[in-house]
Amino acid sequence: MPYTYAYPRPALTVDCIVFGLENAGDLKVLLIQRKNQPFAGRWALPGGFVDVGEAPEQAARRELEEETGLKNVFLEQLRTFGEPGRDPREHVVSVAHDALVNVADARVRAADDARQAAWFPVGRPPPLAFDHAKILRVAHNRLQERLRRRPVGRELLPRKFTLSQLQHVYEAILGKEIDKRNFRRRVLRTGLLVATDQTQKQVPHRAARLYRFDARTYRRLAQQGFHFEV
Amino acid sequence: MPYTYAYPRPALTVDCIVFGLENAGDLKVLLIQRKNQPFAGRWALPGGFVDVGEAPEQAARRELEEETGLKNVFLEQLRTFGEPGRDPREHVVSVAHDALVNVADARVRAADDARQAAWFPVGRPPPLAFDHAKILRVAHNRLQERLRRRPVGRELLPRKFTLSQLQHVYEAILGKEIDKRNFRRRVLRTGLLVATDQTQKQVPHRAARLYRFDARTYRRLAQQGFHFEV
DNA sequence: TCAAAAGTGTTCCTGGTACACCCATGC
DNA sequence: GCATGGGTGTACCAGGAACACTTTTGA
Repeated sequence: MPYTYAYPRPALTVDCIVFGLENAGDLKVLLIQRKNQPFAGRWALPGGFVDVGEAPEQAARRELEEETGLKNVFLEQLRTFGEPGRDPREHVVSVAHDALVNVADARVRAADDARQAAWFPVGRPPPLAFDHAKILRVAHNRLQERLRRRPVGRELLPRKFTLSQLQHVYEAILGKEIDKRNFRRRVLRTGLLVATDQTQKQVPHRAARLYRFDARTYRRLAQQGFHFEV
Repeated sequence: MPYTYAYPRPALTVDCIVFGLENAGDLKVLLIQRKNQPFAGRWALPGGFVDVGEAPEQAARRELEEETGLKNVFLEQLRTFGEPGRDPREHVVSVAHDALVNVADARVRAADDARQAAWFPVGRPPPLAFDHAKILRVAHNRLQERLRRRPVGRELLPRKFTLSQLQHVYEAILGKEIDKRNFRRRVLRTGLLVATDQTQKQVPHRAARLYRFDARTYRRLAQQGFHFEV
């Protein structure tokens, strides 16, 4: 069923950069292996065409679920890539979105246009289709900047967590080590955390105190931004 | 000459938020009065459809010149607005771009789809077409954030300028007054400025020393970002 | 001589940085 | 009793905030 317009239109797509963290280890990105041309067999960011009547953010969520099974992910708009030539078939403008998830919670399975779906280290991805290597670099930069301006962690950590777990999140995203004492002092000063009276159980070392996010403060700082230098 | 596709496509447009500064006075935004439906007679952001084979940024530059006569403006991508319903005709996805220019240098004339083109105070714009009031708010917020992360002023000031002129730029964008002594100390510390041996002429008060930007430092900090708190 | 903006220093305090040792727990 | 991560304090220094008076110039 063909659709006809008075003037030609670029195609509109979305791409998803899903960053993944594990309890330990470095930052990962979720990729799919393409089933179809162009770039059949190549790894790529999950994504696809925006339907008429669908907000780009919705389209990103839908495509992510269709191709990788991931859902209920907090996707944020990154930026739009629209140079002609980024897709060999025709002019395709893509609105990139990114998200941060816990790898352990995310049961990923390939489907739809994806032959496989898998996590790769952000720093050493396989050869990617289209301009996705560039998009990935931009997304990683922006993620590191966001870490300085917004609270991070609610999507990544269990409801109650230790300060070391939170510190690992920051270390994985920034790719560097942080001084434990300074990190604790600063993060407690923000008011984002509430100490619970519980501690870890069954750990082969001194049990750490568990904290949770203060929901109101988290929302407020997520919205209006703050400055958290590490 | 109609164009036909296998699946329907949202329309793709660009919008331009051009912020303007004068020597004194508050921050302005450049608007056009629409000639055509929908919203004929309403004020709106300059913008229009993206051609196939044209990068959105190019389209923004082209539309801005067609409708307002402004050219050689440094436009940066802001974000993409694509909720269905933002345009009453059909689903239109718009990539918003913003720029910062000197009102005195910018000879603006309406043309093309614009009945008039004029500057309005950012804080008190007239009723706007589409969701342009929201886009304007987002753009203003992002401009204020950008002021803390990138050097600003090269597009706004003459090649040689006084520290007070630069301070007025910051005050207009932030909409608040800044302490003169603290501002001077901080801005000189960045290394962005080079003192010349010239001073103002013909001013009815003590003549101020003129400074210029250090091109290398400006480029470097524009690219990699820095933190400039005022 | 007046009006107008230029130019200049200091105090106080917050918060960044660097750094080393003892503590609790499970095995 | 040992391996493992948890937890804590201090000294030093950079830079943010608040604040008032003298200087230069043209009219």
